[in-house]
Amino acid sequence: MPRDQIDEVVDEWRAQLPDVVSPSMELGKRVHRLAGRLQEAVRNETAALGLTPAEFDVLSALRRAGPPYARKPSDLASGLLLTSGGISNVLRRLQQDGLIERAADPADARVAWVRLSESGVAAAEKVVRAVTGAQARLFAGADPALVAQAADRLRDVLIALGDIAKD
Amino acid sequence: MPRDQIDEVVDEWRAQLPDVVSPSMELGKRVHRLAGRLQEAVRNETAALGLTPAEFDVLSALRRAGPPYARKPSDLASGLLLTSGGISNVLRRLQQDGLIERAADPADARVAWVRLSESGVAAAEKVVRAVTGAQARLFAGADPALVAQAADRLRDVLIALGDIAKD
DNA sequence: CGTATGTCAGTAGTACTGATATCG
DNA sequence: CCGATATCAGTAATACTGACATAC
Repeated sequence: MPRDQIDEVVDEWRAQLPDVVSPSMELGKRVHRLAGRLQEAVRNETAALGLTPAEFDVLSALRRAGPPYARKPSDLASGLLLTSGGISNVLRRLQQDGLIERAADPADARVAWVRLSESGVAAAEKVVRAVTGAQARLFAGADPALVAQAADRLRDVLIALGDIAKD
Repeated sequence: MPRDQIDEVVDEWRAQLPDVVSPSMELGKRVHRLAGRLQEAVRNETAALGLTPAEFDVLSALRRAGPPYARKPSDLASGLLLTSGGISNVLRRLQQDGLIERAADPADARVAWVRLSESGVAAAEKVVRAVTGAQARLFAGADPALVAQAADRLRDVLIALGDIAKD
C-alpha cells in the first residue's frame, strides 16, 4: 500500500497527541493539500492573463450563467462564500478593467445587476479554458476513474454538510 | 441519487461550454468548496485564540515534530507550500509573541533552527485541539465511513500527483 | 565561485468589520 | 421600523518577488 505525505503527518500526530487523530483530520489535511496544489495552478494561469483568482471566480460564475451573463452581487457572494464587502472589492476592479457592466433592476432598486461586457465574455472563456486545462494537466498522471471516484466521495461528504442542490 | 451544489455548477458548464467539463473539474470544484468550509472553521478557532491560520500551521508543524519541537525554516516552508520569504513573515510574528525561539546550528551556520518556547508548546496544543474539534463538528453529520472513504480516494489522487511518503 | 539558507523591503491581492445609504 | 442590498473606508493577514548577507 503506497502512502502519501499526509500519512506521515498523521503518524506524527498519532505518536504525539493520539486523541486528535481521526478520519476528519485526515480528510481535512488532504483537502487542504490538494486545494493548495490547485490554487497554485489557478494563480499561474490567471496571472498570465492579467487576472487574479478572485476575478476568475466572478468571471466564471457570470459566464456559466449563460446569456445575458448577469447575476446579482449577493448571489455571487453566496456562491463564492464571500461577504458583501468582499465581493464589492472584486467587482470594482472588474469594472475598472471594463470586463463587467452594471444595470439597475427595474423591480427592485436595491439590486445592481452585474453583467459581463463583450470583452468580459471573451476574457471569461479564455481564462476558464486556461484554468481547466491546467487542472487537467495537474491530474493527467491519475487514472480518470480514480479522479471520478474521489469526486463522488466528496459529493457524499458535501451533501452530509448540507451542500444540497436546490432542484 | 441526491445531488450537491457542484452538480448544479457542472450542469451549467455542460450547457454553456461542454468541452470544459471533466472529472478533473468536478474534483477541483469539490476540493475548493470543501477547503473553503474547512478554512472558515480554522479561522474561527484560531482567531478566538489570538492566532492566524498561518501561525496555526507553523505551531502545528513544530508540535508534531515532538521534543524538542524544532524544525528548520526551509523544511517548514516546503511542508506548508510556502516560499522562504513567506515563512519568514510568519516566524517573525511568532517570535514577537514569544511562542518560538531561535537557535544556531552548530554544524551549519546558515541554518536558524526554530523551536517552540514553553508557552509555544501550550499554545500549539490548545489551538490544535480547538481546530481538530471544530473540524470534527463540521463533519459530525457525515457517516465516519464515508469520511474515511473520501480521505482514502484523495490519497490515491495525491499519490498520482507525486505526493509520496519518503519512507 | 556557485549554491543554499534565511531575512527584509516592497508590493499586490484577499477578505474581513463596521458605517452608511437605500429600498421593500 | 425592520431586514435586505450594496458600497465604501479602514484594517489585517497572505504571500509573492527581488535584493541582500552569509555560509557551505
